[in-house]
Amino acid sequence: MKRHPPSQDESAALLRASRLRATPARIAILRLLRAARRPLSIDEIHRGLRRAGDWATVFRSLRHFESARIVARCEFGDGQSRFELVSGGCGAGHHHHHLVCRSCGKVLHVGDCGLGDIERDLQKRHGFAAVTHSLEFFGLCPKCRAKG
Amino acid sequence: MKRHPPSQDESAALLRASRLRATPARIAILRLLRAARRPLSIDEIHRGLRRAGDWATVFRSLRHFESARIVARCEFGDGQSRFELVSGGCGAGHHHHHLVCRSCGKVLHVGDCGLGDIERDLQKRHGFAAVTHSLEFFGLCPKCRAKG
DNA sequence: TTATATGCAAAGTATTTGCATGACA
DNA sequence: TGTCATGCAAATACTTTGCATATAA
Repeated sequence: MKRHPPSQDESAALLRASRLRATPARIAILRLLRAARRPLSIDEIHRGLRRAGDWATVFRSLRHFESARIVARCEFGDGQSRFELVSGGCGAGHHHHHLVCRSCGKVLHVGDCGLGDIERDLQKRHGFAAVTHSLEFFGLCPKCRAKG
Repeated sequence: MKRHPPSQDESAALLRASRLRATPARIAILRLLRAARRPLSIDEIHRGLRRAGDWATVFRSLRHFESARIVARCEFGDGQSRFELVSGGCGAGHHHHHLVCRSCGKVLHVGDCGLGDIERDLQKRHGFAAVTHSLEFFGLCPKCRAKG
């Protein structure tokens, strides 16, 4: 069996492209995020690591990834931050948001939010710079609705 | 000086209208929220109470208020929940969001987000019920921008 | 070889819970 | 007077930090 040389590993390549050191822990975290169909909580990521690196490493890695803009953080209102790959992951690669079931946590991707106009308006009218937004939708999915 | 009888206190009245007990701690919390020009963090609310009730009371009260839909929770991305009156407070009484300065925390109110159409579309297309959203804008205010 | 990441432990902050007492309705 | 809120303390999450060691570049 051929062992993937570092240069062929997408996660490692992503790290190098962002001038971040490609360590086993970081590569493992990015692989988890790449395989996930939805944003993962720190807890899910930590459990997903084989030789579970410690919590501090997970937190620190994610903070770095966030600064480097290779992962994005989102809040589903349950007090935990969740993270997803900015590009390369499922549903990623373009600006999007999520529709989260309040009961079972099922996550759907939501495309164009059309808030760019509002952002530009806010910059113009109030002089704010670098305006961004965080947006999530919540609701009851069909299954949970049926269950009552 | 006439002492406001309970029935004339807006905060107490609001509690009674929601079938919640009108206790001094709760009334004090609602008064703080009513006087605030922006969502308050738990810490700010706790500090604002004269005979500072304890943290648990503040948390529990706010949780009840949230369930009763008389206050709304929002997240400014700093790991703390903030709360504002749903109606009666400044900028409240109508659906709105916030533009928060990433540097100094200054908060501006943002009106119509136009997301109602998307919500209806999500309900129709994916069968979700009771769809709502959480939305906040972030940026650098003019002053902070000037400071570098 | 040198800067930087990791692991561990400990500290910090945010939030919840149990229980006895006290207060609203 | 019965139900429910409060205060206190302790417990539970979640997240950060310090430091010695290990490792990527």
